[in-house]
Amino acid sequence: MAKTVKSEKTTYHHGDLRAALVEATRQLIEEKGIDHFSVSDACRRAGVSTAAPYKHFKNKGEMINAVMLESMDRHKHEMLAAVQPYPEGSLDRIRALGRNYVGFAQREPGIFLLRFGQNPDPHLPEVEDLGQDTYDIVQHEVAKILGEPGVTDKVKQRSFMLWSFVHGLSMLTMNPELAEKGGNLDVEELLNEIGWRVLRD
Amino acid sequence: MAKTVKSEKTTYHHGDLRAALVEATRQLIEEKGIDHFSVSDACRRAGVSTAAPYKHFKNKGEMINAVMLESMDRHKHEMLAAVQPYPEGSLDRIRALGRNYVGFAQREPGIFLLRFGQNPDPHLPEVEDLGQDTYDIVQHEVAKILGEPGVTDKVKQRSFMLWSFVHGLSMLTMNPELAEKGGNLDVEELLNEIGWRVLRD
DNA sequence: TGTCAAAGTTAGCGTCTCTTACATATGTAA
DNA sequence: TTACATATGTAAGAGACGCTAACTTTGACA
Repeated sequence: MAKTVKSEKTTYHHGDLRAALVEATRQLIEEKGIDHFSVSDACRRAGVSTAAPYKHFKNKGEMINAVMLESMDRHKHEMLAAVQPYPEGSLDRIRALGRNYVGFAQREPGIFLLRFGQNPDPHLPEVEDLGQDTYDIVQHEVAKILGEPGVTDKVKQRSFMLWSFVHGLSMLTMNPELAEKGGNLDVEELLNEIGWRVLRD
Repeated sequence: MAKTVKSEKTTYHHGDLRAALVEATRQLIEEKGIDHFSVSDACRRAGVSTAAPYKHFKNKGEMINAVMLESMDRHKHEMLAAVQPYPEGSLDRIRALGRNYVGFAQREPGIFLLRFGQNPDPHLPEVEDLGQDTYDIVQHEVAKILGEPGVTDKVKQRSFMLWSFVHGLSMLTMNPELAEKGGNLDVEELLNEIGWRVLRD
């Protein structure tokens, strides 16, 4: 997570400036929020001139898109790994997914809001695909638990209920002022409660 | 909601420029999002020079704060009114609150995200107070339904579960790309389902 | 070794931003 | 009517930003 942005050896050619810029951009989005992110800032952090990025990205938007793709792909694989340790068809797997979702939001609120916040223009197709992949994981687990033969209407409904809850929980716990209103409730306990309540008949 | 921003008579003194600027700011935040809002835009919309706002607001931030206050106050009173028609202690009142919450997010996504999105600096005390007032309404209703003698730990937990769910549902349905994954589920039906599932023993 | 494309830099254009100092118009109250 | 406080306009400062053109350094390969 704390990747190097500026290489020690100060050679003319950076080596992998593209990756360094993506990482710098990601860090800055986390630190200042997307609305205060500037290309110049990313350049300063990566230790290159303000013109350098344009050898790797068409414009500012493409830098941000690159960060979003990298981050969502990482999240997808995190979710797959989170489920792994628990037996198929168990509620533990659902809980693990919820725990990871909330954890991701807390670790990377900037990216989380970038993905789900207000954006005038629609996302890249690749972003939507990654989002769908990730949601498929949830729907698959829900179907297993409910004993449904695939993504039926019932599975869709329960999955969306779970997503809504976990998403809201993420947003609220991201903001200390708001989380406080929950009265220091344990996230783990809330996930436990919601799991069986939503998935029971 | 579609308030006049520029008065027809073009007198030197506007009459109520402050209110006009607040409304222009609110509209622009809805249209372009907070990160693309500029004082100049608000001035253009209100039909005054770019220096005019500084007789009414200390700076840009105070304009935005004014909008937030106005909007949250309105939301609080909407919530109070939403509950009114239904008998005390009934689940209908909870559902009405949820319906209004989601509705507000859909009608005014810009303000909704401004309130709940990523902001480096904490909100005004007045904003927090209004938020608390609104949440108190929910906790009060939950206590009534559960037959608890006030805001007990149980009331806190269930209220926060409801809030999380409704908040997540708001965020997801605000974004057409994401709402689609719910498979055109009826919000009303989701609120019904969640209500009893969360509040039952 | 010589050539060339790739990956940097320097310099700057054009635009937008927030904000202020100062001039001007207007309404009000004596 | 006159004086004055209030509300607005004009003009401009000071700075950030995105992006481009043109130049320079570097590494790889014939």
